[in-house]
Amino acid sequence: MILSRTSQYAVQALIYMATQPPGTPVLNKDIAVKLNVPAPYLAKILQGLAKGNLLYSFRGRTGGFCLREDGGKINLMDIIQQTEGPNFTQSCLLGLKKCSNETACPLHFRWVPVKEKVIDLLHETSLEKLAKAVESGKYRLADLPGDMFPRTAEQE
Amino acid sequence: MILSRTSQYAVQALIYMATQPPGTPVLNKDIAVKLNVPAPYLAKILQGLAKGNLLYSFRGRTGGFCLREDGGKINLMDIIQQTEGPNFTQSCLLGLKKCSNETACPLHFRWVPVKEKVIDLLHETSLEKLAKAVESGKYRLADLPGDMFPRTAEQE
DNA sequence: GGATATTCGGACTAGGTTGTGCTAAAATGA
DNA sequence: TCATTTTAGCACAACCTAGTCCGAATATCC
Repeated sequence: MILSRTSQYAVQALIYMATQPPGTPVLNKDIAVKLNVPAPYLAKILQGLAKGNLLYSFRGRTGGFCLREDGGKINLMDIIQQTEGPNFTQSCLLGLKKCSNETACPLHFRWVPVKEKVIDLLHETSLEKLAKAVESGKYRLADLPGDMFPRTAEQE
Repeated sequence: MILSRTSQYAVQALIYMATQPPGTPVLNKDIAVKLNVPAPYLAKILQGLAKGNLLYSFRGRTGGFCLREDGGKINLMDIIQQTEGPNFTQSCLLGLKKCSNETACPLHFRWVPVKEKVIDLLHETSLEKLAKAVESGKYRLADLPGDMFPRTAEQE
């Protein structure tokens, strides 16, 4: 209805990373398993987020992806602007290229206040809040239940 | 952000038809010109709407498409359910297949009230209202030819 | 009946998003 | 130095939506 799959995976992945101990890199492979998402595709998305400075990436044996220092402060709009592009908030319901208060489509003045609610939600929802919600155990991040928080430090 | 292009064209076309004298068929060709939209594609969309009983179609020399009798009462949700499918309102922001009050994603309880606002807007906005708005001359239904190349700079 | 205008319906093409595979580069440790 | 583990980057494949095309059906007018 709103977000592309790419954005959905990006948000899921960042929430998951926010639940992990900060400073230690998380493997793309592990995230993909936790979220039940194709790993190569997720890797591409994470690389894009790294370019957008939402997270750091480290190559090599002890590498992985790592939220930036103030990662908890990242909000959904930060992420979505990265994945959907900067024009995300400018959309007209009818798809008009130019639809502003001056040149409005017949839905403009009904749609704008509702759109603002969506935008506000995305702005005020931080990774921190979402990570806490997930850690509470009451919410799930991906469709597969159970393996989100094995709680048993899974050692291989 | 919300609607597919198919839905956008469908809504635009139906609003236009609602501004035309009822009972007389409107030509797909004419609608396409008014909306500046590819005619064969629009025809396919209108055929779908006819199958969904939102409008009638007549073949032959005096043919065309025609809003059903109570066409003004059609609301945006009627149209969009036809074009986007019946699951349109059930969407989870994160794309989870199962996301309800019982099995919720961490965004669920923040997203649902906002989603309700969107749904209410679509429900309460009828073709009648929109047609009147367009007829007032204050709103436009399609991009002017000059608007086809939008400026990327600051808007809004 | 024949010419014409229109929708109908299906097959086709184009482009973007989603997803895969492979090779190179970098970091580590022996 | 070499093997191993990981991301980086590119090309490719699969799929869906957007858009095109054409022949068939249907209705009207001459």
